[in-house]
Amino acid sequence: MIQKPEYTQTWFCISANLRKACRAVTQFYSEVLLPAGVEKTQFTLLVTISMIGQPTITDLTDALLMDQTTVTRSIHLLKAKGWVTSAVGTDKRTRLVTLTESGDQVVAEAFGLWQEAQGQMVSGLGQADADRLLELLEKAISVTQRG
Amino acid sequence: MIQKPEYTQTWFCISANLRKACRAVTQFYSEVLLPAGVEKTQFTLLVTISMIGQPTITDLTDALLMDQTTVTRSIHLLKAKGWVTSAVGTDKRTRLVTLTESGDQVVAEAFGLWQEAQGQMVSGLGQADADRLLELLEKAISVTQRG
DNA sequence: TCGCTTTACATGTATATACATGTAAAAGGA
DNA sequence: TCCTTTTACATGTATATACATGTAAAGCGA
Repeated sequence: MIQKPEYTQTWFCISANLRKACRAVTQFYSEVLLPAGVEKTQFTLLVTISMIGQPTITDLTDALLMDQTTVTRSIHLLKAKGWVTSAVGTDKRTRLVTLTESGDQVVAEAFGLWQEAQGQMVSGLGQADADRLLELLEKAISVTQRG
Repeated sequence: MIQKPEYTQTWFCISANLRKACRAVTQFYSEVLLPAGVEKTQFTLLVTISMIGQPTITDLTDALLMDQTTVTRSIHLLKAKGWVTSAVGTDKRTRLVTLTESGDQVVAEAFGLWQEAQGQMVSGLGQADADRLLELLEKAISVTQRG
């Protein structure tokens, strides 16, 4: 029962389809990561922290294109779980975030599981399409950034 | 300062990149939809309701690949805003969701704005890449569904 | 028809996310 | 140095999202 035929255009909404895929794919990865006791988004944060070494909140905001308040709150969670600590930097406005030993272990364990999920996803898509998808996501982001 | 070189693999995480793009693109559309006073995700729901006509919660769950509880809560919000009503169906377990007149108007108004956002996005990507992106998102979803 | 199973929602709880705004520290100019 | 502006975070509030679980109605077999 289509009431307004032109509304069918919205089936091709880039945003809605991205969100839909996001929900499905996030759950897929989350299930695989479950045994490590870490959420998908938390894992991304932890790995990013591990790679940067001692990022500030702003560093993470830039790396993940997340709102600063979102990063702050996520870090609080990670602190509550004992996976990271934060200290005031030389610039006393900043907070330097560091993985704890426990956080290090969680990342190491989750990394193996992540590789599984990623492997399944990439082989399901095919390497070429996986690459192409990442490219297009990047391109979509750049469209939003240049206003 | 890379601590564990193998962790750089996670830069290619399909899930993380999807989420990142999702955040950026959702904000892009949301800004355009702002004048209509409707959130991006709410717009998607409203349009879907408009097109199906009188969906149940389950119909919406299937159409949007959302968790049932997420749909239930979103519908509550739409009801609070006076954009939809729900009634018990013939099968008394179901709830039939219908747009109110006010909801109809909001959709109509937001649809125009959505077309703008979508137009900018598609022209930014190029029609071919936009199509390809939707295809790949669909493919990614299908990979998650066949477990 | 009775009782068990399944289905369709609703609720409690927790994380993810962002906007508006507040606070403190750094930066810069007079 | 003092004052204004900018920067880096934190907090209040609201929506988005899902898992575990609860409840009521429908389906179904004996």
